[in-house]
Amino acid sequence: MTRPPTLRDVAAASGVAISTASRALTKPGRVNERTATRVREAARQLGYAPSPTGRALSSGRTRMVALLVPDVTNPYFFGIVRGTAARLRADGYVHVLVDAEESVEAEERALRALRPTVDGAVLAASRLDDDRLTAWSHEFPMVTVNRPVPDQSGVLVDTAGGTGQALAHLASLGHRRVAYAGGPRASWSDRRRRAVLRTAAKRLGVEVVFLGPFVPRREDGAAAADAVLHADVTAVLAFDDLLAFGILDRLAERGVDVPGAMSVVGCDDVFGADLVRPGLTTIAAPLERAGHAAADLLLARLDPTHPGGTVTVELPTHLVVRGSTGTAPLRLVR
Amino acid sequence: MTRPPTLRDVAAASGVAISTASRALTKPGRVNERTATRVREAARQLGYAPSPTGRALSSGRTRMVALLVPDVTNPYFFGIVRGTAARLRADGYVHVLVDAEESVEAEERALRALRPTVDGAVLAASRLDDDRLTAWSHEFPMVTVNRPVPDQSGVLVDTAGGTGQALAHLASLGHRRVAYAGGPRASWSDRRRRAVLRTAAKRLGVEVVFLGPFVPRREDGAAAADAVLHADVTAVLAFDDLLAFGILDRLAERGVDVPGAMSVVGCDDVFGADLVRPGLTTIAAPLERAGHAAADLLLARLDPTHPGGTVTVELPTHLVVRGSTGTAPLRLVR
DNA sequence: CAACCATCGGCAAACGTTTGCCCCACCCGC
DNA sequence: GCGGGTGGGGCAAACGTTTGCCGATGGTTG
Repeated sequence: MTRPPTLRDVAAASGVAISTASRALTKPGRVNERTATRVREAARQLGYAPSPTGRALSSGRTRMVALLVPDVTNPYFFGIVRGTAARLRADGYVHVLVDAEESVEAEERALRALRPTVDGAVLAASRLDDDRLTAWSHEFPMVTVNRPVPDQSGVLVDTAGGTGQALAHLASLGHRRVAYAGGPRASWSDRRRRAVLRTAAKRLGVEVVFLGPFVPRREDGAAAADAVLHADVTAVLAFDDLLAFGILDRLAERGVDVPGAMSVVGCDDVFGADLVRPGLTTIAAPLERAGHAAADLLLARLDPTHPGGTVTVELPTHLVVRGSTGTAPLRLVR
Repeated sequence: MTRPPTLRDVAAASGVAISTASRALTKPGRVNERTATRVREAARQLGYAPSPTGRALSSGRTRMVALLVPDVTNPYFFGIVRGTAARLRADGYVHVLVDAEESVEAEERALRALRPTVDGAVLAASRLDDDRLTAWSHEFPMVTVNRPVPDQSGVLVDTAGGTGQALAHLASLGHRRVAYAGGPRASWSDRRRRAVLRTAAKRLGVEVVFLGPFVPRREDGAAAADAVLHADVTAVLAFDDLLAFGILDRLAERGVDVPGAMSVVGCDDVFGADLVRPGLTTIAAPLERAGHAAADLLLARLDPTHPGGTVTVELPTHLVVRGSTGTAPLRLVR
């Protein structure tokens, strides 16, 4: 492990000043082409690679971007991770992944620690409240996913639209009374879906029973399932797939046939949705594209030559029908 | 977004030289306690935070560690990600996650790019061949998971031992002829498991049929399942859970009852192993602990006060029995 | 009282890069 | 022959921190 060559070594080897060597490598046209070639050749021979640290100190930019997620083990974020990673790598940025552990404190701690280290951040499903989020958004460039922030670019996944589509699907199968097992009150998606469901229900002539809030974890599916069974419905829309998994578990435990006696719809189409039996009908969210788009917006914002202005990208969803939804059971009506 | 305060500001505010301010904040006891307090107070008031970049340039250490995985969306790595992240955060290190996309080139590119940026790396399931891996291990501090490298610390998960346990489990259920749907030839774990299976088979009086290699992906489970059915066995040990998922898919497709006609055992107990129906009996690998241990070894190595020397940590596995294994079907024997 | 030492603060170099500014040489047009 | 322009190169400062070295002060010991 010998000391890696620096610009000084390259300059010495090619008989020019450090500044010339720097320009030869980074400012095409600024130095004589013959000199530049000589410098490049020396750099190649020495195996020179510019020090990111030196660059960062001088330029104030680290070419690193953070992705904050509340829980790396939640499959919901896999696509996002992959999407941002791909986009960032394409531009030679380093990808810093941070697990905020579902905690506001940990999230703020991470932001504080990262602010001087990274050029910007993608916040996926931040747990911060609006005020703090807005405050942080003034501190350094960030892009949010599924969380609109005033005067900030962001990516939204239109799961609300998908929810309408899912309700239509259930209506077409003859369901007349459907439960929505909702997510956290703080969730922006949840609020939008409730609104969409209300109007769609009216239009489709379907009755929607709102349940929850439930924590979107598999363990909490049991409570949700019990509430659903108590609500006298024939189908349930779950806030997300994790909750749907838990609901399926509990329904099986209680001997309720899916989809014979109860149809179940999830949301996101995460890893595992096609592993359960029956396969989970769900609203597929283009999460990899969302991550990609978020990184895209952030990089645009970091580019000083870029016009600026805030953009909100909204991505469509679509319904994936698997085995967990079926025709509504016949009910005896007087 | 105003310029963050620097050490110079703190020094000015407390009426001392920059060097004194630096020492007051980082070298307890080096400066007079009264002065130190004054400096700390000024730092607090100004909201001073040391610049990681400045530190890195001066010290040559960035306090960042990379975790390289071949595929972030493979649930096998979730535990590892989580384990390393937790351990690194505890020491205030920044966690850089890199997806090598299952490609040797991408992995080397990442290593090259990261070498000057991070203090060390954890390589989980590297796709590099032995020579290149050894070469890289001389370039900068690294710790491998499930991949022994000469003269380097590493973490090994004893899935081979678990495989023996699984075979015993199957033997106790009356299986006499069992298939092993193997993984890539390059896999160290695979080689070890084959060896263990050979001796365990003899001891248990069970015949083991070796199949493969298969790529450990769900899609490749179909080919594995077909080979298994053709091998006239009553149970199969899959290289990992992903392959096992694929095998279950295909068996269901071909109408083979699990575990009635065929028992299936996976490996790793990844997310999803308890989602499939029947639940997958599998060899649970303590992946979060593995990540934790790997980060631990790396941090020890990065600590200059540490004695040094290479350590290999081997973590035990255990069998988790779910629904996919059952008593061997009765066979007609003349 | 001298010699020594411990304590504590400051100066300045070092880490590697970028970039504003200046200078020199050369060329062109008049 | 001279002024102005331009292409190409170097000097040095700047980014923020750490740290080796030195010096001043004051106290202890012989």
